[in-house]
Amino acid sequence: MVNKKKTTIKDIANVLGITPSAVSKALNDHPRISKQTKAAVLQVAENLNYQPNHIATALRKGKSNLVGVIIPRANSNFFSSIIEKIEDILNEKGYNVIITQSNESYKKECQSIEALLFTQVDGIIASMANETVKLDYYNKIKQKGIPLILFDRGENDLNVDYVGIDDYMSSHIVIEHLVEQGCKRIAHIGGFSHTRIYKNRIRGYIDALKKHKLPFNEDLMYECNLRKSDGRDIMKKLLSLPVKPDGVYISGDYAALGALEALKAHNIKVPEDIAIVGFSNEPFSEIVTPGISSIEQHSEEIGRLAAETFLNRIDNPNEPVTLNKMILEPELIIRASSKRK
Amino acid sequence: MVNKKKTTIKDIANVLGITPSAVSKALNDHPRISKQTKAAVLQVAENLNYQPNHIATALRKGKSNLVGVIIPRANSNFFSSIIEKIEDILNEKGYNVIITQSNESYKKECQSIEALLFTQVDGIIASMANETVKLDYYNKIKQKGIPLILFDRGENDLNVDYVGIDDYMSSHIVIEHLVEQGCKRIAHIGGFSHTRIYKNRIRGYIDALKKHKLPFNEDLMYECNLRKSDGRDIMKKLLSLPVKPDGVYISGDYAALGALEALKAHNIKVPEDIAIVGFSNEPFSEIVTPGISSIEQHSEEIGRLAAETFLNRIDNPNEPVTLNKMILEPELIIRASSKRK
DNA sequence: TACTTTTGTTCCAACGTTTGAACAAATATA
DNA sequence: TATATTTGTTCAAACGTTGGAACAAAAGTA
Repeated sequence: MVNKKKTTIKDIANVLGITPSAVSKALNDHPRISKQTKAAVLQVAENLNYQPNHIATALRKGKSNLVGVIIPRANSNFFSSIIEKIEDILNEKGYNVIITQSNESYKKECQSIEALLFTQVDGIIASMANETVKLDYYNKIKQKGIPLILFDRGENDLNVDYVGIDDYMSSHIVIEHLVEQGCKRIAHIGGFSHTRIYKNRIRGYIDALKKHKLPFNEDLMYECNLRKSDGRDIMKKLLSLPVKPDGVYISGDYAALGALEALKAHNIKVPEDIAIVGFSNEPFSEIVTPGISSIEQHSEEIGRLAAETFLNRIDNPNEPVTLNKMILEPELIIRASSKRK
Repeated sequence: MVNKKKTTIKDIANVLGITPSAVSKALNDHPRISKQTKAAVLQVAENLNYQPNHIATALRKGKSNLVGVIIPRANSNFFSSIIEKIEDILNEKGYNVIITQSNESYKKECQSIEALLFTQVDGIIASMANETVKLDYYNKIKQKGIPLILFDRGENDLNVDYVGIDDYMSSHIVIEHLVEQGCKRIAHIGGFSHTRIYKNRIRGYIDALKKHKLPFNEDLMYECNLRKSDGRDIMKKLLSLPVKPDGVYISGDYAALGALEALKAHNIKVPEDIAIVGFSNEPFSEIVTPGISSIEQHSEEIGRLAAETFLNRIDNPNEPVTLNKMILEPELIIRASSKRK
């Protein structure tokens, strides 16, 4: 049997011959309600299978207890484990999480923001699409006065909380490792430099080359969307150079996979001829042949920090919002794709 | 400047010297409101940067325009592309999608259901965790009278709409292919048989063996969680048998990856010594060495059907809910892991 | 002119919950 | 006993929107 009519606080009140407000207070464990009444209310609520109407509470309290999370794509271990952690922490505090994917599209991202604001979320935790350069929609969130926390892909200009890893340092770690393995001509397949994190990786790449007295060569650096196909196509271009690189640092494991595919097609030995290092430590990176060396970004930690920062903002609504960067240390996981020794 | 105080319908009414209900009707393009009033309201709404309070509408209308989606894990191409499609279709119809992950845990799944019901979603589209056997929480959804659509992982007992592929037939396609490649001793690493879809695949496996006059051997069949490590561990067991299999049909690509890892460690040639076929056609399956043959489940089509079925239920609330299975045809993508000829 | 219909608006109650103020009864204090 | 305090509850308004009923004014019809 389907029970369409929902039990309300009023039904409980009628059964007990008390008022709805007494019931509400009993359910919320108000100190001025007697123990007996509370017990009785709980009992009747149980019997009638009472389910509180969250929407009414939200309207009354001006708080939806919903938090929006925007990610470029769910199909990534990095993002999905961040979300898992965010959900864990926020659910425990009574929040529900609405996840939306931008699919790396600025347009979809704007729609997501619209939709989340429309749903009256209490805050937004987001990682920006690679495509995004205009910050108008993000500013809209700020203007609403609800907390906005960025992670991984952020922009300093927004002057909000940010959680991410030290991208500049990541590049240094990667280049240092490749140099140790004997690489002398290191290429970089990066994300677009208009995105802060990729810009930092590129800066890090260039500075690290300098540090190790290796020449920087424009032909060895590409910017792309870091999809598997991008990695494959750019690798092909690198292979057609008169002097090929002997090491490639790729800003994403999907692109690194694509690059490996191209190398396989050209019968080039990895890591002997060309060493490869990726980024993000996707689960497959461990098991492809050869395993892909990659930067682990400590996604759970990022998720935890993002969620806690949100909760902190909610608890301290009057604290002025400024640029507040929480930067974690990257870790290089070395695998066969770059281990020559 | 942060504008905390939100503009309401009342503010617009005050500016124009009309009543809030006139404003509401104007905004909703009510036929009895004059063109001039509508234009004026729209203008003032624009000026005051009016954003409708969705929660109030939800309370009044008894409809949240939120749809919950429960998936075992987002970190899977199959599920994330289903979600993408569901979002596409439902967003267009004014719905927002709340995605939650069960992480294959029954407990987490129950929590998700609780949370979604608490948020007053208008319906739930779900794929069950492997662990799940008790249907009490799903029955709770049914009792609430809101649409419940299952996809991929479902249970006939719930008697609701279901979208998925023909698992039984998938096994037949796989076995037929392996037999064609000359396999005579085909093992199966499957999901747990208490789950309908895995049970069907197992049934299909056994029946297909029979059909091709191959003996069914209990030692060659395992049930597991289909994680990478499960694939690896079970493959090791298969390799320790006195007579090894010459083909393995694995119900998930992650497990298939693990199996390949074990085979690699034992220097066994794929597909010559042992041919491998996986399931789900994950993106990495295409590029590992060797590429993994896999069953493509047409995830977008599943997402589309699930979303449309939900909309259909919403539009026809009085139509009685019964078992309504929409079954799609599977497609085998043949790659190096099983292509001997 | 008298009556009906149409048009454009206001009125009011409702959705389910919360919360401060008010109030009566019970208990404590002098 | 009179007064102050505490306890347990009710009252009433509010959150922002919606939509049917009511109603006056304008327009149409006989």
